[in-house]
Amino acid sequence: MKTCNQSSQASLLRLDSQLCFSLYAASRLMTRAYQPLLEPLGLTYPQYVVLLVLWEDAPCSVSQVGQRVMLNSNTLTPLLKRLEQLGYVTRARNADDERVVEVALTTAGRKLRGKCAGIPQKLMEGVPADSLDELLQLKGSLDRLIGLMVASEAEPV
Amino acid sequence: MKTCNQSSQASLLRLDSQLCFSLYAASRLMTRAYQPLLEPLGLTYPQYVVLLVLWEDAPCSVSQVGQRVMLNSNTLTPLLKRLEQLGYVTRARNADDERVVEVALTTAGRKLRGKCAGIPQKLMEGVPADSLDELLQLKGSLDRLIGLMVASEAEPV
DNA sequence: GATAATTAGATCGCGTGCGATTTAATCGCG
DNA sequence: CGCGATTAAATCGCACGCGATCTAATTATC
Repeated sequence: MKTCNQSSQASLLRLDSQLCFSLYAASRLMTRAYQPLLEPLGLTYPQYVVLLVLWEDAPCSVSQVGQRVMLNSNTLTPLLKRLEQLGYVTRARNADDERVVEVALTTAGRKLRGKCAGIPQKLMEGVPADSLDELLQLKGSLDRLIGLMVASEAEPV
Repeated sequence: MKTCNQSSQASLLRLDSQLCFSLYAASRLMTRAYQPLLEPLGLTYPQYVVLLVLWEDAPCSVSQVGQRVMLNSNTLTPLLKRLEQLGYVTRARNADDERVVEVALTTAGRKLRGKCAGIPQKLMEGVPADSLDELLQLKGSLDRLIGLMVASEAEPV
């Protein structure tokens, strides 16, 4: 029988060899990078992501937001309540189907979009010009990986 | 009523155009993918990452672990206490410098390494063979991006 | 050797993520 | 029409992340 020898298994357990750790670390560093830009607006990164969705398409049910950002109501309900408290969104039951909560933007919420317009560029300021191509390719690879993971979640192992 | 201004169509604020969201989503999906493999061992992904470090190099101070996984004591102290409660590690003040807490593996903690040896391969089971190259390249790009972000954190903007 | 500055962890508070369960509204089927 | 199944959010509990602060130990300076 073919057995993986211990050293090859061991090497795969090295932190530095793990794609997953790179993903985990990069995601946290990214959130930190957003912070100085979002803090003046009173926003966290997940809140900002939800607003990105709403700026594209509001009003919008909680589950529609959830599909877009891949979060469930157990995360979204408190997050949306905070956005409501901040005065950026409203939450109201749909009259036709009382199970559904429609999330809409307030005037302040729509105005916020303008204040955020410069954020993507500001984040890219520190990136050398010759890295931009690589970042685009990186996003492509990430999206394909996301596709794989979403698919394997849907199917039972 | 569509009220799209001229810039909104191609805006960098579109969710689908954002590398950062891909990063955020991929990281969460990855954590979920680990779950069925780690849950039987009573571990979360961050705990597993800390163990990866300790399997390479233990005993080890809290701050050494922190440097490796890029986490501070406010996250690590409770996490390590949970690993201690699970019986996988011990925590003890260093006799030479009482400020330092040395984290060491227990016998159970060392044994756990064997049980985790197959995890990297199992995660890759769902990945088509022709995607493996891309994933390696993805890790390279992520690590370069991490390098950029760590550097821009160190320096003032 | 006393004391100020530094350092390592611990603690606190808040906002996610998410598995699990609950509640309420709607749907489906006889 | 009635009633069980389904669905949408909300709620609960726990484990991160992390900014901010605190405590205790060590080092540096005089």
